[in-house]
Amino acid sequence: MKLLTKHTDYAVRALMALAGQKLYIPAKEISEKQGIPHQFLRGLLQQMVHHGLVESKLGPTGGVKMIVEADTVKLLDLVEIFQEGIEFAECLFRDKVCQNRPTCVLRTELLRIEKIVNDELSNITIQTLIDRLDENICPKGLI
Amino acid sequence: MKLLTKHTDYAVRALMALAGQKLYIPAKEISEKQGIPHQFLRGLLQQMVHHGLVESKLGPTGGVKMIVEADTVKLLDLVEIFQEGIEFAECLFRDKVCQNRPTCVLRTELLRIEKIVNDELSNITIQTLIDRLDENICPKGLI
DNA sequence: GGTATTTGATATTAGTTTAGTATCAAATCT
DNA sequence: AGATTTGATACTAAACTAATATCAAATACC
Repeated sequence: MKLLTKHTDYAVRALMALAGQKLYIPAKEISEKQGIPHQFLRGLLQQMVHHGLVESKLGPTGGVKMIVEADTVKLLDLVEIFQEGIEFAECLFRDKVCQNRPTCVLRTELLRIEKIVNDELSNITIQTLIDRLDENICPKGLI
Repeated sequence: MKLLTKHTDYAVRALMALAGQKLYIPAKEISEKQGIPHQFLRGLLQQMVHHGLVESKLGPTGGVKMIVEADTVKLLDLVEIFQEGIEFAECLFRDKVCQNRPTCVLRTELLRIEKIVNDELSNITIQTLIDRLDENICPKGLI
């Protein structure tokens, strides 16, 4: 189980590439540099246009440009756009009298964890990640 | 995205039903009481037998019996059995020189969150959940 | 011994989600 | 005019999750 889908993962990387750029950058350039499938990335960028994170321009010299500040884009925002948020637990008995106590007890715990994760995802922004880039390339033990 | 699959969810509920019982209990009885598909539950119970959480006995008067203490079975144990653990992030560049810094930075954050979740799942045992049953039936606002 | 009950073991199917691909039209720069 | 880029949409493939179906072997009980 992955916390982030490829959608979110790629979107994060695309925004990191776009942050601070003043010119429009073609999707193709990003997809090549970051190793993201081109058409797949285009779909993601379009969604970000719809959500007001990014602006696009057609034709040559066209491409996409970030129109929000990197420190205002939370990881949670992207998770909500591309994964419809995090939902660790679902109530199996909505609209019914709750007759399943074990499930509900478990659900309470899962909701608690879900909140922790959501808080963490709120505290990470695109800018946070960019700042980390300067600190180290690849953390020890990961490769 | 759910943190627990049905496998884990059902397994938890089955263990809660088995905890403290001295006699063998047929899978069918549990599946009916807890509303878990019979054959599906049988598969889960068999896995728990293989992992030494549960003991089985054939024939009439047979069934399954828990052979570990409820306070020693962590939610994380079940997640590891039925979901092969939690893995929020995967390195896309194993065995290669790490050329993808944004992904690695993101991965570091995800690993940190993953650890938090694993710790939380370690702190919840079957006994924890059973204890909660006595406190309240269904938390306010959930239904 | 015969029958009902229960688990062991395994194979198969169906549904959902995730990931990726393909096309064609419209705009725009040179 | 022609190359480039996004807009919009439809489609395919792979992986994962959930569930179902069988048949054999062991056991209790009459």
